[in-house]
Amino acid sequence: MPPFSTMRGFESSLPIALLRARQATAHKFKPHTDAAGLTQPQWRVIRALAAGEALDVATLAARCVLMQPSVSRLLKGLQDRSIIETVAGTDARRRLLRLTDEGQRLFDRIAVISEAVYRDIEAVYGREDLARLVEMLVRLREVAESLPDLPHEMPELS
Amino acid sequence: MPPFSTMRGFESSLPIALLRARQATAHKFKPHTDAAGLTQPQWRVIRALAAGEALDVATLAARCVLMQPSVSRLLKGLQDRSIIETVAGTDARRRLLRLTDEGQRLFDRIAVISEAVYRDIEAVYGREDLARLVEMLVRLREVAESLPDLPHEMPELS
DNA sequence: TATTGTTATACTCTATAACTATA
DNA sequence: TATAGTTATAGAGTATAACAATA
Repeated sequence: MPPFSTMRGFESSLPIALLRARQATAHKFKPHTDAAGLTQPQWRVIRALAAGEALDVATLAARCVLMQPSVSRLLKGLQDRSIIETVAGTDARRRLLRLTDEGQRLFDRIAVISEAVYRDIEAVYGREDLARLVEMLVRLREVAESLPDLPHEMPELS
Repeated sequence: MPPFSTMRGFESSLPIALLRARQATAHKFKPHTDAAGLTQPQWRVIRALAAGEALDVATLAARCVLMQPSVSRLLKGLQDRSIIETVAGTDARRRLLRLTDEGQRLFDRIAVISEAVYRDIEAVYGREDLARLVEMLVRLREVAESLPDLPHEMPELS
């Protein structure tokens, strides 16, 4: 029996399935974030801050799946547009960020559409199936991260 | 009941779950493609061609989830390194590409490791669960692509 | 005239390293 | 000395438009 990665061909391999599922869903939201002048990484940061809790740069990078320097640059743009602001904290090295009132209104406005798109997907895909899919994705990440980092030798470049 | 997208919080939202699952799995392969001097998009193109069938630029872009200009540029690098080559076809506009023998050997070498990493993930995640996850991802893409493109109005920017 | 692919452009993010400021 | 963040840098991909060659 061939290994899983080739079993069902390239089109149904895990990395491609992940990429295409993401591409197809992201495509539904893109027009709305575009209309607000936001990149997808910027929108993820805004979403992360919308819960209300002020977060530092490192936490935002981890949660939004971005590099810290990318977040640093991206935050500058959001701050220039008065979407986010810095909050004073106890550690002067750590920059705590939160949405401004204007940023919160921007989030609210886009979130309405975002949630409507999700409900459209749910309506066809099935709410329970979608919830299970997310659980399975979270578990996949946990499994992948739990594996040792370099278990396999690269064959000789002879 | 709050909508799905916020139900379980940002961390368990679909876009973030997709991104993080992809990041965590891709991270396991990256050292091996890095060692071969390949970017992930280049590796996807090589994988797509490894089935043996010669493919044109547009097909590669669609299958590998890349823009056509990106593929065009990326192919140049692979061709300079004699990993791929152009095949003569009936339509002179269409550039048909395939792996060279050297490219095939490169693929074989990396595929051994790639499949070993997959087997590691399968061993913990469960082969059937992983197969079902891929099915669910494929279906999510189908559902997302089947939805009308602009069903939701952007609220006024008043 | 429509299609396939390349080139051009401006922008963003990746990834790593070097640097600054604070703890 | 270690940590948090910024800045610098090189490289690659996104996205769109304009262009060339072929059908």
